[in-house]
Amino acid sequence: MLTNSRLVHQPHDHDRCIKAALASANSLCAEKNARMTATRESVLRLLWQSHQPLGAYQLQDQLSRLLNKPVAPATIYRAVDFLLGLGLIHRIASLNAYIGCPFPNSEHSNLFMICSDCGSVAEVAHNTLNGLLQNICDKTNFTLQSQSLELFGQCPQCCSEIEGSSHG
Amino acid sequence: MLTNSRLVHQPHDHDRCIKAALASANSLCAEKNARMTATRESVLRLLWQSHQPLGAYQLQDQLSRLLNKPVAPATIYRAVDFLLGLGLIHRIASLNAYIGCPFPNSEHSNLFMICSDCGSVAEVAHNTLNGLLQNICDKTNFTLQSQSLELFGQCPQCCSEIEGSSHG
DNA sequence: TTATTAATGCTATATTATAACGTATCATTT
DNA sequence: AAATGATACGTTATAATATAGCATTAATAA
Repeated sequence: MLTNSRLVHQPHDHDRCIKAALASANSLCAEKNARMTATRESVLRLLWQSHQPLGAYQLQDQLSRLLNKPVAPATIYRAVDFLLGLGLIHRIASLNAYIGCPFPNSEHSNLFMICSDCGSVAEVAHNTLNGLLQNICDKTNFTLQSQSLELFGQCPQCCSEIEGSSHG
Repeated sequence: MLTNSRLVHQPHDHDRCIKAALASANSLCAEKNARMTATRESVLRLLWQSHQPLGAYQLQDQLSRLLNKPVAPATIYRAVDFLLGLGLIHRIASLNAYIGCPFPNSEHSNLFMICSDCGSVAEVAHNTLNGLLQNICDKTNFTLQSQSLELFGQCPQCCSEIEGSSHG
């Protein structure tokens, strides 16, 4: 099992997350002859500002502020589509929102654990899980192409806060 | 493993699906002192017309035609919320669409297998899968509350059509 | 340079979902 | 039957999310 769960829910040097994301983005673009333009890089950075997903119109607001000029929705959607295409970000369907992918080289789209309290999202790459899903598809003669797996609940930090407060 | 996969993808007496759905809806309403009004029953029927999900505005069109008078979005969303609350239907997040639930008594929200070709949706209730997901949550100290699990690909019928055509 | 492809700016509009508020209906009590 | 309270519905407006179409600009290749 590969996950960024601990990282997400503990204080950490987040600059390293951002740098790593940008580095793998640039190398992936070089590899695939894709252009990491200024807009696209800005959107990727914004999505890596935190471990919380951002909606398209939140991105629009933030990018407009960053560039100090109005930015249209289409600009955001185009950048987002590009980043999705390279597997650098994910779309969280149940939130209509986007988040940076910590494992951009992973084959599968993975499992997301979304905190209903603080909004943080951790990602899990889990071979057994993906194997089991493949089994289920095999048994039912379903040819699996892609997946959207989203869990909702309380993250470790928000769980412990609830416990803590109940003791007070 | 409990699934309606075979039923969905083979010719069958669909009236029985509808009757079964309405029957369990009525008994559930009786049990919970909830009202199965005309609007709600119509929406449930529409969602059971096929094993394909319908969006809110498709429901609006169809209900308007059925009643021969305009119906507002809010009417649809209210009926849909009611049916979701009782677990009689599901929302497919990645499609913004709704579908009748074949196992309204199941604890978990289940796994959906969505055909990218014909749009049909089969549902799977799978204890091992849900157990595994719970394990993952336990290991990462995530308190699971609800889930949205959606697979995309080709259903058995559309798979075999592709194979068949490649032989021609 | 010119031609070609890719990316962006901009305007308009489609699609999905909710808010607010008055009215009607249903169930219960009197 | 009338009064009451809770639930459901009708209606209008609008918020939030996403895409289409077309002119323009920028990067790459010939």
